[in-house]
Parts: sequence; structure tokens; C-alpha cells
Amino acid sequence: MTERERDATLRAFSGYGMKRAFNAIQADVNAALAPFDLRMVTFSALVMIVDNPGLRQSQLADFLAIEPPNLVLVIDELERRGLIARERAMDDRRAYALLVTPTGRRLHDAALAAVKAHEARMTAGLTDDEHALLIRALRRIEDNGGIDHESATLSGT
Amino acid sequence: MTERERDATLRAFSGYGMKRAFNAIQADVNAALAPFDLRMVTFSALVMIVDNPGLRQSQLADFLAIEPPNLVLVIDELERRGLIARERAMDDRRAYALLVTPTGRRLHDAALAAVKAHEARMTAGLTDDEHALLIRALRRIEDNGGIDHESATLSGT
DNA sequence: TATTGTTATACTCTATAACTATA
DNA sequence: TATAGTTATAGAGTATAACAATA
Repeated sequence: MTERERDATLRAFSGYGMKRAFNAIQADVNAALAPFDLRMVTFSALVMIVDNPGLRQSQLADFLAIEPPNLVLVIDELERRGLIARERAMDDRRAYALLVTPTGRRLHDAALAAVKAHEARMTAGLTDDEHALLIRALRRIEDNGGIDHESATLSGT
Repeated sequence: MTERERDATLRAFSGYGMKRAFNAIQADVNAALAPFDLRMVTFSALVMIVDNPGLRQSQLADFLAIEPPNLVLVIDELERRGLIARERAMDDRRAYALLVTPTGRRLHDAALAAVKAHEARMTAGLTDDEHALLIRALRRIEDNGGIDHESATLSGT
């Protein structure tokens, strides 16, 4: 008969497998982004700015789920390298509208292709349907977080 | 028509969804483990020791994918609380055999039940088949990591 | 000479409090 | 008074180098 894996109990929990899978993903994507001098967070910010011209830092911090003080350093780095520009918003002079530069867009296009290749590497062996289900399952878990299930049940009566 | 999500590009990458899902899981499991004064890593170590009596610290470090110096503090904490014991291995007096105490086993049983409830909460809305596929997909991604695909292809010719 | 566990330490990521300039 | 962005800082989590005891 087949031997039980020594971590079989923990393997039943999605958090255990997710931590290990995420470690593998992070190592691979950071290697894929190294030629562009990008990390996961700087890449994510660059993609969000390309897809949403004029985005505010506070909105970006919300989307990437990082604290505003930590985002400042990320934006500083992208701006210093001439990949994005901070432009004062016309309607609210406290805020910045974030915009990609031509240089930033070229780096974005190349890095996005590299990350797509990374995604294909990491999900090799999964069918398209299985990949789609994985993405949906992760989203479901994210949405299930932060819910007070007990009071939800009680108020739902 | 439906509006495109602002992070639609990033949502296509499993790493993006996984980071967000894992953040939700970590927050929920830490809340579930707080009554037992356990964290994710101390819980995982306790489960591994219960399931594998006599496990060595070096083996546990390999399984949990944490560096030996960092594991020392985890084991110190569990031992100080009387949940596990370090016993010198008879065949190798450099090594410790890790064993759970009766107190540790009782805490393990209660915490394991709490984490099972946490898993059910976080994966609510997924069918059993979808949950099983999620676990398998995460394992596949973990296994796809750390492989030099180019040389694998070349040596495979 | 190599390995187990340990100490010390550094580096990254993340979180919070307090400040500025605008609103 | 509240908000956008910033500064400074503290706390986790994670990584490496070097050591003592044993193999």
C-alpha cells in the first residue's frame, strides 16, 4: 500500500499548501522580473498604473492591499527610474494622479510577457478549466475572509 | 455590459490571487488559534510532532520549509509551555527526538478542531470536488517550482 | 571533515503614530 | 475637522555566518 505522507494532516488545509505554492511562485516570478529590476510589488503597481491612468496613490494602496506609507517607497522607486510620473490632480491638490511614461510602458510590456511565461511554467499540468477554477477558488477564499460568520448567521434569521 | 475590474490583468495571475487569499486565510487562522496561544507556525510544528513522534528538528525544518535557526525559537516556545519535549536521540547524541506531552496533545486536539472549522469557513461555497482540486492545484504549483525547465527540456532530448 | 542544534545578526515585509498640505 | 501623502519607526518573518558538541 502507499505510505501516508508525513504532513498529510496539514496537506488537507488549503493554507498549508498555499504558503508552499506561494513561496514557489514568488521565487519564480522574482527571477523572471530580475532582468527588469522589478519585484512582485513594483510590477503589480506598474500594471495597475498602466491599466488605470490617473489612479491615486490611496486607490492603488487599497487595490494592492498595502499600507499607504509602504506604497510611497514603491512609487518613489518607479518615479526615480522614470517609469511613472506623479502629476498633481487638478481637482484635489493633495492627491497625485499616477501616469506611466513611454519608458515605463515599454518595460511594462516586456515584464508582462515574462510574467505570463512564468504563469504558464507554474501552472503546467493544469488544464485551462482547472486553471480557471483555481483562480475562482482563490477569489472565493479571499471574499470569505473578513466576514463575521456568527453575526451574519444571527442577523440572517 | 459588465465593467472590467480595475485589477483584471493581475487577476489572471495565480500569484496575485494567492497572495490575497493567503492574507485572508492567515488572518482567519490566527484568530482561530489565538485562544490556544498558537500561531500558524507553532500549530504546524505541533501537528507534525504529534503525527511523527521522535521527529528531528532538522527534519521538521525541512518539512515546514523554515531555516533551522528560526525553528529553534518555535521549538523553544512549545517546550517552555510544556507542550512538547526534546529528548536526546539514543543513536545520535547531537540530535533531539521531538515528542508531544499529554498537555500538548490535548491542546493539539482542540486547536486542530478549530483549524478544521476555519478551513470550512474559508472554503465555503466550494464543492468537495472543487476543494480537492484546489489542494491538488496548489501541490502541482509547488512541485513546478525550483525546476530548471530549459535544461530539463534539453537533457530530456 | 561533516552534521545537529544554536547564537547572533541582518534584511525584507508589514503595521502604526505623527506630521504637512490641502480640503 | 477630515483626507492625501509623507516620515519615522517598530515589529514580524526570513536569511546567512559562525560556533559547540558530536559523528
